[in-house]
Amino acid sequence: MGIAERKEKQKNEIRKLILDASMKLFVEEGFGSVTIRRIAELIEYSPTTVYLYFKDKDEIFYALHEVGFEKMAEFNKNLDTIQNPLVRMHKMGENYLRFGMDYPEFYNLMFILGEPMKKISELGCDWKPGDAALGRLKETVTECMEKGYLAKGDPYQVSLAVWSFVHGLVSLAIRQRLEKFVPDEKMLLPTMEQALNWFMNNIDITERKH
Amino acid sequence: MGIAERKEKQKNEIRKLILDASMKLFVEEGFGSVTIRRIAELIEYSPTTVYLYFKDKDEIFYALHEVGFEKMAEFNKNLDTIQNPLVRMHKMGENYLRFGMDYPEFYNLMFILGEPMKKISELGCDWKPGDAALGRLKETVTECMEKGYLAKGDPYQVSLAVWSFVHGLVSLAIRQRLEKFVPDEKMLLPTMEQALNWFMNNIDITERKH
DNA sequence: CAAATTTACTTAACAATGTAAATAATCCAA
DNA sequence: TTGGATTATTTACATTGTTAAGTAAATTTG
Repeated sequence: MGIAERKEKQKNEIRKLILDASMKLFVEEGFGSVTIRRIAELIEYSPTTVYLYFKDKDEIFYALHEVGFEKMAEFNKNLDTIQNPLVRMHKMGENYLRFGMDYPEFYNLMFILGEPMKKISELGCDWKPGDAALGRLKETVTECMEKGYLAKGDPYQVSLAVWSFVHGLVSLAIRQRLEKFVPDEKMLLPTMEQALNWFMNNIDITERKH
Repeated sequence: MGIAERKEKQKNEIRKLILDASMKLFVEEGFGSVTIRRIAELIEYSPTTVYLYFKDKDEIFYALHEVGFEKMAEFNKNLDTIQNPLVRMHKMGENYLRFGMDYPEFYNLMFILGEPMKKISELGCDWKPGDAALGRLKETVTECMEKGYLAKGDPYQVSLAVWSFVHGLVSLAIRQRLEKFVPDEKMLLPTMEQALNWFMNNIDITERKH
C-alpha cells in the first residue's frame, strides 16, 4: 500500500510543520504565545486546519513537553563517564537545576503546567517521559545503597525525595518565589547548587563525622 | 472628616463584596472560574465596576493569595506548644504538606501561579506573606542549630532547603506528577509524610548512628 | 471516462475572556 | 436648584479555543 503510506507520510509532515511552528513560538515567545491562530499563521494554513492534525491545544503541548525531556537528556550526557554513583547522583542534580534555570519554559511545561498531564489522564495512558527519568534516578540511588553511600531503604522513596528537593528549588526559583530571598539573580543558581551540596552531604552516610 | 471617612468605608465595603465573591468562586469552582464577569454577577454590579475597586484581575488574586497565607497560619497553630525545635520543625513540615493537599487551589496561588507575584514586581514592593512564613521557619532552624539538632551553618540556606523539599513534594503532587508513582490517591499524603520523615532523619545529626 | 465519494481545507461563527472609552445616573455642596 | 464630582453602566474591542457548515480538489468507483 504505497499510497496509504504516502498519505500517512504527508500527514506527518504537516504535523511536524505544526509542531515546529509551535516550538518556535514556545521557545522565542513563551508558553502564552503559542496560540492556534499564530501557529496557523506561521505554517500558512487556516486556524481550523490545525485541528485536523491535533485534537486540541493540549495535545500540542504534550508533544512539546516530550521534546523538553529530550533536551533534558542532552544535559545528562555528562553522566555516562561518572563511576561513583553518589558523584553521579550529585551531577544529576546539578544538571537538573541547570536545565530548569536555562529552560524555564520547558521546565514549566514538563513539571508544572497541567496541559500535558491532561492529555495523559484522558487518554488513560501513563507518563512515559517522567517515568523514564525517575527510573534513571532510581538506578543510581539503588547503586548508592548497594555501595554504601546511602543508607539502605526503599530506593523509590529516596528517589522521590531527591527529585522533590531539586524540583522544589527550581520551581520556586522560576516562579519568582525566591526573588525576595535571593535578590541578586546571578546568585540564584549558585545558591541552589549550594543547597544541593548541603542536601547531598546530609544524606551521604560516608560523610558523617560528629 | 466624617464624610470622607464614610466614603472610604463604603469603598471598602464594596471591595470586600468583590473579594468575598471572588473567594466563593475560587473555593467552590477553582482558579479558572474566577472571572470578572462572574464576580460582577455575584455582587450584582456590571463587570466594569470591578475595575473601579481593583486595577486588574491580578490584584484580586494577590488579595486571595494573602488569605491563603492566613489559612496556612491556622494550620500552624499546633506549633505553639511544641518545645523541641526539631519536633516543631517536623510538625511544620507536616502542616505544610497537609495544607497543600487540603487546599491545592490556595497552594497553587500562593506558591506556583504567577498572578500574585506580578502585582509584587510591578509595585516594586516585596512578598510580605512569603517572607514572614520563611522567617518563622528560619527561627526554628536557628534554634535547632543552637541546641545541636542540626549541624551549624547558615540558617537561611537550610531553611531554603527545607522549604524546597516540602514544596517539591506538594507541587509535584498537586500538579499530577506523582500519579504514576503513587497510583493510590489515598497513599499520596502518607508517602509524602514518609519522605519528610526520611528527610528529617537525614538532617538530624543527633540521630546518626552507623 | 464520468459520476460519486472521500479528503483537505477554509470561511463563518460562537461563546468566553480581560479591559478601555464613552455615557449615563447619582450624590452633595453652593 | 444647579452644577460639578463621583459612581455605575453600556458599548465596544481585541483576543482566545473550538465547532459547524461549506467548498474545491483528489480519489475511488461504476
